[in-house]
Formats: sequence, C-alpha cells, structure tokens
Amino acid sequence: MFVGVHERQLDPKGRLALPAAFRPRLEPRCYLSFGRDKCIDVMTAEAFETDVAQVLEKVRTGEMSQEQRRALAANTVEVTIDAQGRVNIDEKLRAYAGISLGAKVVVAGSFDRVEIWEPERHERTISAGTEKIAGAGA
Amino acid sequence: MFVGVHERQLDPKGRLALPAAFRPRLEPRCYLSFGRDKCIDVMTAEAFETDVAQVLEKVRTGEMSQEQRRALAANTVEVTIDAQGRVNIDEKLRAYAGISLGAKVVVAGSFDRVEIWEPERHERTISAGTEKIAGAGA
DNA sequence: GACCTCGTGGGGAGCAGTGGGGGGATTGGT
DNA sequence: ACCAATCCCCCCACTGCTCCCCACGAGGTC
Repeated sequence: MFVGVHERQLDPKGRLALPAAFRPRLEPRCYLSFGRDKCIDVMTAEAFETDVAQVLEKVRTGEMSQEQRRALAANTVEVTIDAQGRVNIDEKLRAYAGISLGAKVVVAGSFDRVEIWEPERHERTISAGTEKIAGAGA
Repeated sequence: MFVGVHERQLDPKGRLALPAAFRPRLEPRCYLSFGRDKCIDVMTAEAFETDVAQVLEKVRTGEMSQEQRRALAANTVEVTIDAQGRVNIDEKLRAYAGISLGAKVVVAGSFDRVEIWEPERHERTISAGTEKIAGAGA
C-alpha cells in the first residue's frame, strides 16, 4: 500500500527522487502515465500490466476504441530507477502535470499507485477531499 | 510492453532507426504491415505468427474471405534489422502511411506492437483518444 | 557525538541517431 | 556470352545526448 505525502524537488535534469519507502515495490522499473486530474501516475510493472490486459480486452469487445488504446500507450513511459532511486520525468509528462524543471512537486501514495502532483493543485484536491471525509464523519 | 512515443526521421534511403528500447523484442527480424487508420504496424515475429494463425482460422470458418487473406499477405513485409537498429520502409508502406523519404515520422508503442505514423495524423488520433480517456476515466 | 541513510548536484563516458561510402549481386544491353 | 551500369545492402564514421557514476550535505538514529 502506497500512502503518505512527500515533498520533493525536480533537479535541473528532470529527475525525481522517489521516496525511499516506495522504492522496493517500484524497482527496478515502473511505468509513468497521464493520471486523472492532471497528475502523473506511477505504477508498478505488475499493476500496469494487469491494467493493460483489461484495456486490450475492452478494445476487443468494442467497449473501448482503438484511439483510446493508442492514447493510453502514447501517454505512458517505461522508466528505470537509477542507483540513487530517481526516475526521469519526461517533458510531455511534466507539461501535462504543470511541473517545470527544478520545481517543487508532491509525491503522494494512492494505495495501489503513486501520484506526482504540482503542489498547489494537490493542496486543492486534498483539502476538497478532506472536507468530504470530515463532513461524512470519518 | 511497447509504450511511449518517439520522433524519428526517415533517411534519404528510406531507412528508419527503431527506438533502442524496442529493438530487443523486434530483433533480428520483424514484420511490417498495413495498420488501421493509415499507420504502419511493426510486429514481432511471434505476434505476427499468432495473428496469422487467427486469420487462417477465420478463413476456415468462413468469417474471413480468401481475398482478405491474400491482401494481408500481400501487404506485409518481413524485414531484418541492421547493425544500427534500422529497418527499410518499403515504398508501398510509405505511400500507405503518407510518409516520404527524409520526412519526420512518429514511432509509437501500442502494447503488443509498434506503429509508425505520419506525425500530424498521429497527433490528431492521440488527442482524440486522450480526450475520451480524460472524460471517461482510464 | 558519530555514523549511516537519504536527498541533491554535477561531470564524464558510452551509446543512440544520423549520414555517407564501398562492395557485391543482379539486370539489361551490346 | 561478356561487359557495364545500377540498385541495394552492409559496413564505417561522427556528433550530440542520455544515462551512469561519483561526490557532497543535511538530517535522523543509535
């Protein structure tokens, strides 16, 4: 289970140091993809492959289009984790999430995956979600 | 899993350098074929052979015609990958995909295969698919 | 207080992408 | 049948970049 929030800084080369607690499950390679609400999804190889299997099945049954399949593949990158526990964040992914080189980012656990956020956007999402939880009596 | 998008340039001789990440699974030879929506499919030998087996089965059951079978065979080329990781793109395939000598092309992973696109056409397809994903959720 | 781990930064080497040239085989003409 | 020209394929060379490795500092723990 990936939980917790970690603040990090993209270095000038676009590398991001993953929280040490997350690394064992993501090494030696993992997948980065467009996530919902303009964040970057970080998925383990296993989780991503089961996801893909489901997508291919949906395409086969006509539930999903070829375009969607292609978009998903095009918006995904396979990355390896270096000896310092870092991954390269692609320019396209950075643009999608609104993150620039050298900027601060939030790395947040989301149970089955990890998400990378532009800090302000993450703050708004979390505060909105927290209100709902508190209001419902959790 | 073939994922990600890579921009490349056809050299004046019609050769295309495959992304290094894709090569291990495509070497030493692979198959090029007419893909859906005017792209070129690049398939591993294994994937192509299972595809062909399915086609032959469909022809046997009458689900597919002899003409379709012949067309598939006629529109497919077996290519070898040279020492620099390049393949020759046939004139017929180039014409089908709208790619000319020396032009920029997009090489995109599509999970079980690789696709070669004329850049503008690819852009349109992906943006359409990305909208659907964002709207419907991945 | 010291050691170890984690986050951060930078430099160098290996490689990927691109271009060009040479040799061999095939084809056509004499 | 022999010669020549052309096309194709394979090999070689270069340049920019990416990846990998080394190095440092800060914070936490024992």
